[in-house]
Amino acid sequence: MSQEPLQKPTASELEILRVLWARGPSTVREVHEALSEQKALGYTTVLKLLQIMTAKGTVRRNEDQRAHVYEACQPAADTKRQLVGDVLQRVFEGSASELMIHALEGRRTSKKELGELRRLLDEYERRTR
Amino acid sequence: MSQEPLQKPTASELEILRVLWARGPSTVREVHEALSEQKALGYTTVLKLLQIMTAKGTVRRNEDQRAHVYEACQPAADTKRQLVGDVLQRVFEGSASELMIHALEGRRTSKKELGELRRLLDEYERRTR
DNA sequence: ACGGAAGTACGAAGATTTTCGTTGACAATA
DNA sequence: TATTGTCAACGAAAATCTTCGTACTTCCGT
Repeated sequence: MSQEPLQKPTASELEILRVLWARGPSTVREVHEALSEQKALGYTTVLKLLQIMTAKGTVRRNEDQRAHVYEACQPAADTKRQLVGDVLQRVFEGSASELMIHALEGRRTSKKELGELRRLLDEYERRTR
Repeated sequence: MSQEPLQKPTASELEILRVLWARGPSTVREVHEALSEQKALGYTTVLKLLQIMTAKGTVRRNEDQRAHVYEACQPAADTKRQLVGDVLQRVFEGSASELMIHALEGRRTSKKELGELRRLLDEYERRTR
């Protein structure tokens, strides 16, 4: 009874995943403190979320210590790919350039970032040739 | 009492918006038929959604005919920009290249699309110089 | 004028998400 | 060893989102 890898995290779950991605394995307290910097949120709220995510198989935890230590089950890159893929599909019907157009629009993109984007295309092309 | 433009459409609302974007102003029946091709969904479900979206200001409707005609309030591009911007922020902390990496990963991207992407970068760079 | 088809309005049930309060266990320390 | 903090477990309220059923109205053909 576990649908292994698939299942899009909800908005709140994503916030928590971001903390885990940034900090690595963390206790509830640590996650809570990290989130509190941006947003008021009860401790037990975070705890509950983490418990739910554990049940869903989004995170796993180590119970050796009294304060359990949580970490994401999937690599950040996998989840990110899933999330952007979802938008790509649902909003842009799979067109990466459509996605790109709207991602660049309405924001200032530095020369540095543009260069990086070009580099990515080169690399991708080289890799798939 | 109306928060004009901002407010992310929910998953179902997006499905409806996509139909309106593709078809232009449409009646409930037309939207329902379009959606039915992909997914079983009651007529009144679509009607209700459209009514809710009207209340939210996501769509507006023309009631001249007995069958009201709905259309999106915002240009498709604006909403798409908002949606991708949201992911960009929430998942990739604003980094377009991070977004791009994961968008390209895990999918085959045609030479044609890569060319298109390059063209976009050129154009963007030219336009903001 | 009548019966059915096509529409809208409305309320509300279900499902999912978000957020906590409360309780009880454990631990550190005065 | 009482007292005070730290934590996990649980249940459940509140907020959203999704999906329809039912009721009422209007229009059209016979």
